[in-house]
Amino acid sequence: METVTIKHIAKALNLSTSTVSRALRGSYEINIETKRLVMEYAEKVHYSPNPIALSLKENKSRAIGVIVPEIANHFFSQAINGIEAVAYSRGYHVVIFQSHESYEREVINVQHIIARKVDGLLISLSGQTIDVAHLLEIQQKGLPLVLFDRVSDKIEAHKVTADNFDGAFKATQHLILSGRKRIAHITSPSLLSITKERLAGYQAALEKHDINYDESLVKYCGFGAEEAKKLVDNLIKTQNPDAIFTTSDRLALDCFSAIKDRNISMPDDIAFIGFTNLKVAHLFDPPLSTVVQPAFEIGQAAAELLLDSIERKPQNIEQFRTIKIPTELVVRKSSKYAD
Amino acid sequence: METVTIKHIAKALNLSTSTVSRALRGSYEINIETKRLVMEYAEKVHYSPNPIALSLKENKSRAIGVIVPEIANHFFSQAINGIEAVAYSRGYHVVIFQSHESYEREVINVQHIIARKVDGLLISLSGQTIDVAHLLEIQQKGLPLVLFDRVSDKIEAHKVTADNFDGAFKATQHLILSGRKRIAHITSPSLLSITKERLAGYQAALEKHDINYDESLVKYCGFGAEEAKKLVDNLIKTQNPDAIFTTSDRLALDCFSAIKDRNISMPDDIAFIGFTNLKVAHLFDPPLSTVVQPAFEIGQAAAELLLDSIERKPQNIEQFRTIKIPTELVVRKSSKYAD
DNA sequence: AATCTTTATGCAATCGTTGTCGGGAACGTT
DNA sequence: AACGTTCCCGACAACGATTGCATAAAGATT
Repeated sequence: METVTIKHIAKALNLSTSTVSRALRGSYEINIETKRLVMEYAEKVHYSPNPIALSLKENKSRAIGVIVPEIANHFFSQAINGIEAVAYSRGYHVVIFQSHESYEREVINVQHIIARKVDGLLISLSGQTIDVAHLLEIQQKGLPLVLFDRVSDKIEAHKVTADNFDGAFKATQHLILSGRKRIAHITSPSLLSITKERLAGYQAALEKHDINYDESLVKYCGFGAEEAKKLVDNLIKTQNPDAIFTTSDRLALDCFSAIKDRNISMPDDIAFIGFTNLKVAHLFDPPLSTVVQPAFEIGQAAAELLLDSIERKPQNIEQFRTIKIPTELVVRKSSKYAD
Repeated sequence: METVTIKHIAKALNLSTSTVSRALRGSYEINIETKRLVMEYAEKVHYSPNPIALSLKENKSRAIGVIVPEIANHFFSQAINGIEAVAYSRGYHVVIFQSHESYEREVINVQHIIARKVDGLLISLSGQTIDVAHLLEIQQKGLPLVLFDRVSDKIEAHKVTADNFDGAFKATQHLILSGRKRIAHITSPSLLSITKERLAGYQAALEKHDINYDESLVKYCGFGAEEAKKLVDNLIKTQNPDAIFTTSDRLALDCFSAIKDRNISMPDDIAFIGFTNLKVAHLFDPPLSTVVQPAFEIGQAAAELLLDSIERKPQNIEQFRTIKIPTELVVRKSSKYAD
């Protein structure tokens, strides 16, 4: 029922709270015998310091905040696992928030995070986020900030992403080398950093192989449930693509689903490849080719960067770093050469 | 840079902190003009109360803790979404912890949660948890507790689960009615509540249809990566099953995978059905039959129960409730009748 | 005019912990 | 004997906000 505080120990041992406090932290100015006494008693009554009181006093919390669009997304839940692994090993807690792809929720989350006195923030932007004033505010408060996966050009900070350009390049080139000519690209909202980088990779591959870039083969898709389906329908009807390269788990699934619903054969009629982190892609019909992003590693790298930044001596000026983690192309049947 | 406190406002307006505090909460004993002044100024400088200071004073936090085995599991991430929806609408925060199926981690998480002064705890037990002393401790501290999905008989508390018995019954009966005779059941560690309930449903369906219960068709599987594969191999070699009913996303995937690797045809040679929450089951080859658990609803119900319990007047004695949420059988090709 | 009420505000304690300061005791040094 | 050191330890303030109690000023009542 009762939580033990330093005060209880002090009273029980007939000492002052200061002495108890110092004894517990092993301060040199406390008699070794007294220390032993205090430590033993503390152990006995299961004393554990109150982190809230410490936060109030120190104005920090040994906790870092993480904001992701959606934890029900393998990429993000794995990234969080990477973050946790690093954070716990370095004695920090992780507090998770979801923006649910809403700019408003993201801003609210940031406010809460500031109020909660976390020591730093890791964020992957919502699909709606254009303005980054809330992130600038974080920085103005002196809070270390690391963006990962979905980053923004509008802010200078540490950034960790998959090598989206290279991933898209490899995927597109693979489709080209398999003999595809009209390669459609269905991608996330155009303002996201990942969208731009992947589009650039896609274009670079086309260019390298002397295929003209056709804007009508590139479609941007929001987060609505039916949006992807309609878009695929329309694309197939009007553009006659022989391959589709999608980004994100969600788009890959929705588009893959839409193609199957239309009874179009993959890979014969259309080769398909997604930029996804699904663990089950090999169980699909047909098995789904993907560009795999190392989510766990991205989380790890981002957390390392953040904690280094938190623990950095204030006098050292900080250089913002941008880390790119390599992606891996996994070719399965959905994009195999159509004989 | 600077965070605004009530003190800054007091100094700026030449008032005492008490007056500012009361003005902000709209106390009747403050002059209406003073209130206006304070409120306006607070607004102007973006004052927001320090939740840490409040927690320290009130010994509560308007936050609830959630411990799940793994967020990288659709069932749990969706359940968390249900929890969040309810919590936020009632003004509470959600702090998420993962046990990673480790009893030790679970206990540590519980300690942290107590230290962090959350107002209540939602937990789904790790696969290793037998002893529930850590949960009893929570209750002894007067903290409301709700178990969901993976519950325990060893503790009296609110509990929310899917109707595991009925789900297993429906799945098994469906297999029987499709003409299957030797129905294997691959399930989670035997000490989990879900394991027992599902096994009971499986047995009840067999009994109803006059099929003898054969213990050698039931296999318990831990969380090791290769374990499921070996188990399936062995099962097929020695027991000659014509159907397999698995529990949990993880087991379903591992077993499904193992069967495909052996080039056994589903559903012709073996009918397959899983107890899963995969959103992509319909994209599999063959499309995977499942018993779907309403994860979001389970999360919602559990959170409602917890918050009611938190906000309950202490004088009212509390009745522990157990809520069962219905499951849904979704039949797809993997378990269709073999002609 | 003396007393009582009402209104509006400030003071101080509190939550748990730590850092600053200071001081008493015991000892050594001149 | 007077002073300086060293060793241990306690009192107090502070972090931000709330709250019971005190109180000053003004008005109301006798």
